Amino acid sequence: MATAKNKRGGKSKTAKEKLAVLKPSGRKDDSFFELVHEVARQVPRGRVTSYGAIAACLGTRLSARMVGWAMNVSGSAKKPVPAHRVVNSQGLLTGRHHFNPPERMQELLEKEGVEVKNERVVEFAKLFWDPAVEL
DNA sequence: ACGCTGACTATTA
DNA sequence: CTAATAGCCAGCG
Repeated sequence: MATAKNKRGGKSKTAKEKLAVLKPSGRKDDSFFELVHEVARQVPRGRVTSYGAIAACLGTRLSARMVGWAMNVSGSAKKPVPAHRVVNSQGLLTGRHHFNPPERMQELLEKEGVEVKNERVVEFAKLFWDPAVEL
């Protein structure tokens, strides 16, 4: 089958199950946000991912909004979350408006080797890191 | 408990 | 390219 769309592998079911895979410790804070934060932290330096990719990894592709919402509370998270590595499916730094200052996001990306032009990640397709594949 | 909001995505015009 | 629409779901007043 040329259409290699079935990348689920079978283990992807619900966000909670994914959490168990990422955090076998089995903590009680199995919130949707914790899960998103974890995946975001798995993004290697110099790479970027999209909200939809994380959402899809969790099994909720249509709830990409929640991923962004989780990033918003990343500031309240116990551990730091590289939210600057998370952009939208177009490679646009849509979340930069929530940074302080907003330019910080692009600075961080360029510092890691990610070229950003006009609020958009250059070669986004190459730097794209898919949690559903890498994990 | 109800309704609005939102760092998204894909489709249509 | 822009604009509008629909779907998704957790937090907050």
